[in-house]
Amino acid sequence: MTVKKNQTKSYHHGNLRRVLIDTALEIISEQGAKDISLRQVAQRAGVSHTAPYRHFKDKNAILAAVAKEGFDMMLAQTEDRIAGNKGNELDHFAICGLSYIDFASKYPSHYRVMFGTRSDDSYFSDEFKPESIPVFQLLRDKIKICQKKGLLKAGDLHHMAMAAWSIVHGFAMLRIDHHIPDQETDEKKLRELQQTVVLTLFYGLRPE
Amino acid sequence: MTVKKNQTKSYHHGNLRRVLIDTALEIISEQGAKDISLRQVAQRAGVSHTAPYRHFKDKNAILAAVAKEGFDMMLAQTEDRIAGNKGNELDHFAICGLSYIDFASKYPSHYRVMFGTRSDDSYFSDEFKPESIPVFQLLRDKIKICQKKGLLKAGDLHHMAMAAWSIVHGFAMLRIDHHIPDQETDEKKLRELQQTVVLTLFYGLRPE
DNA sequence: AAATAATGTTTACACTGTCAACATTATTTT
DNA sequence: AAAATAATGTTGACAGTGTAAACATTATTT
Repeated sequence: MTVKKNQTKSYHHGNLRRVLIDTALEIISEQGAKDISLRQVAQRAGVSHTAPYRHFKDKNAILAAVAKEGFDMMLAQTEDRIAGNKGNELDHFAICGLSYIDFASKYPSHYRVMFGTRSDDSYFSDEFKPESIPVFQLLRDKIKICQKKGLLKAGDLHHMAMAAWSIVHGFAMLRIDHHIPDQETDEKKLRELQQTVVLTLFYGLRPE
Repeated sequence: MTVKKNQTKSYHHGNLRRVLIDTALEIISEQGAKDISLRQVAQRAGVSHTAPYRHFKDKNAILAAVAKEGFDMMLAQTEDRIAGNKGNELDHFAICGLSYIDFASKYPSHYRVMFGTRSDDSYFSDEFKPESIPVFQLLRDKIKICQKKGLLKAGDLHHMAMAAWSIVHGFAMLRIDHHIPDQETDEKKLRELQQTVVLTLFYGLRPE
């Protein structure tokens, strides 16, 4: 249980694990998550092509690490925004949705690894089931509170949460995968569109 | 402009193009679209590993062909269901959404290729922009008609269509990528959940 | 029947993920 | 302190990938 001297330049390479994750993200941002190559990551990190295997079991393990980091970032961002808002619980519910889409738009590389199609579920299944994703729990909590206060209609909590998740996830995916029609793709129109989408969800969940 | 003798056993191999698409789909169903290999497709089709290049420019071109077929199937299914329904235009709008999710659930391989993340947009961009996807046009048409008849609220057509698309696409994606919480994954609960999701959309778009 | 186009194969190359064997350096044990 | 051990990094190998070039065969057109 000794304390590490410092994080930046100790040991062989330094903190290669950290560098590899960052490099992976860098490459994913440039050319997409789909065909990222471990060897390319290693090369850009200035290390031999098998060095990553000392820190990750295989390629999927690196992607899982990227995903985990993404979940942490997403939760932090959402909590920050809620903390910095004076509105009521319904506003906070809205922030969950908007923040979710914003995160996906801002960090599409992370997001795709987090929620995209996985070549092998086994590395993700334990830790990354929706039930255990903090930001999804937060969403459910907000819905529950709003229901109690009569700000949202009654109804099966899980189903309502899935409806909410579906719409923000769907929009986020369409956005980062460039499936939004051309007329809507400038930044200002996109924000209007995002508003409409989230509002539709709202109207769909409000009390009768 | 001669007529081909028959489709099943003419020429060198027969209709290799068709066989390759089917084989690709078969493999995608088995092991996912992500890491399908051209050589594997060729081998299973009983042909050398470069034979596909006489019918498709490259790997993406095969996937694009799969996607195109998927769009056709999806449109046909949706139109069939609408034709076989006696309800009003609002019902038909609902059918669009339900049919969409059903298609994705039934043919996840097609669906992922159609709307998943693409390694190279260039093969898809022309033909497969949302503006030109028939089933998306159908959805917009239904919304427009319902608006005219006062069955849906007024508002920007494109935005409302994107909201509708987001929720069905989001749910479909979460479903086929196994992001639905465990308690909901038996077939009966899934259908209930699907109902809730689509109903939420409905309530969100109904008149004030 | 000869010429040509369409279709399929062989060979080759640069890449990929991952394993095994080896090398080096940090840490622990003596 | 030196020796032993664990952690980390490298080299080399292997099977598998996409795809281009050269060649072979067969159907179609002339």
